Amino acid sequence: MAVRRYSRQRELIYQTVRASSAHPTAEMVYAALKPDHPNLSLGTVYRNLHLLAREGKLRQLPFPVERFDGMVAPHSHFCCRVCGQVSDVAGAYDPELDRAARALGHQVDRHEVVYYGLCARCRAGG
Amino acid sequence: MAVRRYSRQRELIYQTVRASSAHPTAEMVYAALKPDHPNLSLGTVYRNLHLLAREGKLRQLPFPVERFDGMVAPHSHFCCRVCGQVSDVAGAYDPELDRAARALGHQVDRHEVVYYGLCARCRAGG
DNA sequence: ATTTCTGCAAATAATTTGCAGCGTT
DNA sequence: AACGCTGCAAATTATTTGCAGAAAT
Repeated sequence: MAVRRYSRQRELIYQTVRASSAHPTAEMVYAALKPDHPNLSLGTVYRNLHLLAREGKLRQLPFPVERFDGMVAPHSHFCCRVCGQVSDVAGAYDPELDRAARALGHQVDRHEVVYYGLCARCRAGG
Repeated sequence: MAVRRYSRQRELIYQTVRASSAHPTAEMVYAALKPDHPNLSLGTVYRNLHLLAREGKLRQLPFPVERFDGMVAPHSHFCCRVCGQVSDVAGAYDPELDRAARALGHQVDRHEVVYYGLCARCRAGG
């Protein structure tokens, strides 16, 4: 696991996440690719999503079923309690937020902000 | 499922989470209670944790393995990438944070802030 | 040639659920 | 008596892993 080699599958997985605005799960990425790439395997999707996240090319989001985001620039996420969809919320990274954690002696690599509630669409529709 | 009735198990589960500072998982709560309550079942622990969270008596935290917090008052959490422990970070609920999500038409019930990094103890020890 | 990466399938981990009987009201 | 809650165990879902062969360098 020292040198990274090119792989078609990894490239496809990466592009799929980047092209999606759904903050897809591993299953969603798999389902999107499977039709055109019938021998892609789910294990490969998991392995590459985690690898890409470790490398900082994708961002892994804190949900009970893991989700990934191709937009690495700082922003937060909203999760609707009705439809379950995850959507972006603009917002610069606020280093001020980290102050309280640093004050406790922790080294903060990053933080995640997640909003929960009823999304605009479900509000209108229901 | 209309009327709520008292149950010894629920009470024990609730008190266990409240008394803990570990932000315990279902397994942790189960392990803590099992010795003194040998016929407690894990399913009951899961059911009651979720029920208590729905009622607002506990707070469910956004980690891949679900964790619960008996301290309902606003504060955030730090998760150490080495030891995996979750600890409290003081901090009032900042309604300003919700502004961006509201601007998109979402109804925000609450938000969670989670810090990731190296905790004070692991910094010292490693 | 070497070593990473893949597909497959089985293993593991986490959570949920059906059901018969117990406990609370 | 009515019905919510429990224990048990099986089912489901999510994720990880071992391995033999294919692909990249």
